[in-house]
Amino acid sequence: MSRSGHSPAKRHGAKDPRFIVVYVSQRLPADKRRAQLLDAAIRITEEHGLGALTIRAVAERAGVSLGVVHYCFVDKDELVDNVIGAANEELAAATRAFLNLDLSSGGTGPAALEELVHEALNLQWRVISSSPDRQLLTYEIAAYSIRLRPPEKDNLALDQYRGYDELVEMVLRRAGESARMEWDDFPSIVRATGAILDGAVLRWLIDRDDASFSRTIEFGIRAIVDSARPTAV
Amino acid sequence: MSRSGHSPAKRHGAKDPRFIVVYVSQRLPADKRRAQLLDAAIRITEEHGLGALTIRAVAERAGVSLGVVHYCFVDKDELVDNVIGAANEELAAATRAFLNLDLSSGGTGPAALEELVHEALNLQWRVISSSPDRQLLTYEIAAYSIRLRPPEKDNLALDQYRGYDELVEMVLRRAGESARMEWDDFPSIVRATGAILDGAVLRWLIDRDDASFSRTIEFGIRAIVDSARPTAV
DNA sequence: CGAAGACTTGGTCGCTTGTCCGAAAAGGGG
DNA sequence: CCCCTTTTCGGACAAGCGACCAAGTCTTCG
Repeated sequence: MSRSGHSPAKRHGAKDPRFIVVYVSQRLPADKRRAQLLDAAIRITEEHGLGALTIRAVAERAGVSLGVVHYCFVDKDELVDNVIGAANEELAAATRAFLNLDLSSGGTGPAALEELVHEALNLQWRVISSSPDRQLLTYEIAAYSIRLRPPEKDNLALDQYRGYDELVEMVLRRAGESARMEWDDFPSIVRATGAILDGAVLRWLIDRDDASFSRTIEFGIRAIVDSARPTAV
Repeated sequence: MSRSGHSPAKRHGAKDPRFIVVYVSQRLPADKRRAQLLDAAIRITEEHGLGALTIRAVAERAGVSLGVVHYCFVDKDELVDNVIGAANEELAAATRAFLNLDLSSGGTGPAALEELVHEALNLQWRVISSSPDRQLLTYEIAAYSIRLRPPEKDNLALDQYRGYDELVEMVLRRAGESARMEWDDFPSIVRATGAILDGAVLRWLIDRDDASFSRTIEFGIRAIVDSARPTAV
């Protein structure tokens, strides 16, 4: 006890010029600290699953003591909610990134549509394959939120899939506009596209078979293109 | 302490004929007990997820004391492995049940194929929609097993999806034979079918939207049928 | 400078978990 | 009948968890 503690840079002496004292402020305003902790929590959850998301693990990873976490998050629930929310927000950000994707080259007609959809899914595939842990977390969040039946506020997973739908919908719509093709019952096409992508990714997470994944996606693309018809002028 | 304990039916007196003493043997040979505990464990896991699978919960549900569970299962890991194994086995049993499905009526050609596939998926749908908890467990097992990277023996989820593939493959092959249709690259069709079914089910678990699920499946069926061609004679 | 407030610490509490063990209780065969 | 094996019990244990708090340390601003 007593009042010792090792104050960071008070007692540097400043006698020996071979040593410089770098004072890394370990003291942070609450919002910065909160962001840092949230970041640590996200990484932990991505790497080891929702079950490993623990106040203690977060504190240790961030290099702070237990109390700090409770100072920035009242509950563990609040922490979990924020991790899930951040994951969903990340998905929404991915959607925004797709806004900048050039989906306009090529001509019109089915071949052009196939080319465009293919390109978009390829881009998506690069994102997915580079962060399998992140993808797995998506499924864990879905399962977690489904288990939280009546008491909790509405389905966390719905947010997630709302963003997912928006992403798929935007890509398909823009590809269709560019290739001058359209679909009857567009929402169903969007949902089916999401389903096959989702199923293929889950399967890939299990066996990491890139080639099979590709073929599944090719099958999906063909079905999507085949169910489109030229836009009436 | 002492040597009291309440022996089950020793001290029934047999004086008052208004009371009968039914002695339910609570003492079971280890293998029977094991089966009973495993059953309790499966139900718990289906209802509340892998995270709720607890030695204590199993003991309580089976109405035995803690020690009994450890008498029948050395580890919690052994218990978990058995629960997962039982779930996989159940899937395999479902496959066997499909062997008795009559997939032969109707004529030949695409229309007949569509009819048959439709019928089979409808049957599958009845199974799925009647046990959502069971389906969710499937996804949880997949996630759980993916997180168990190097040390554990090979991917538990692979067993699961091996059974899944067999089911889909058998149904498609028999439907194709009956309708005299076949596919190039049959394995890819099987995998894509599994993927879209998987994705659609997961999505349904989240929003329980039967109509959307149906439309997604219809989309899948059309794509499957469209990619088939008449069998060469 | 000095007080007020923001931030951090390190510990404690009560609870649940998996694991383990000694002893009691049944059942069956001699 | 008693003895030996199988089965069951109930408690104990350490570890890990979320929650909480009193005190300490630093910053800021009047």
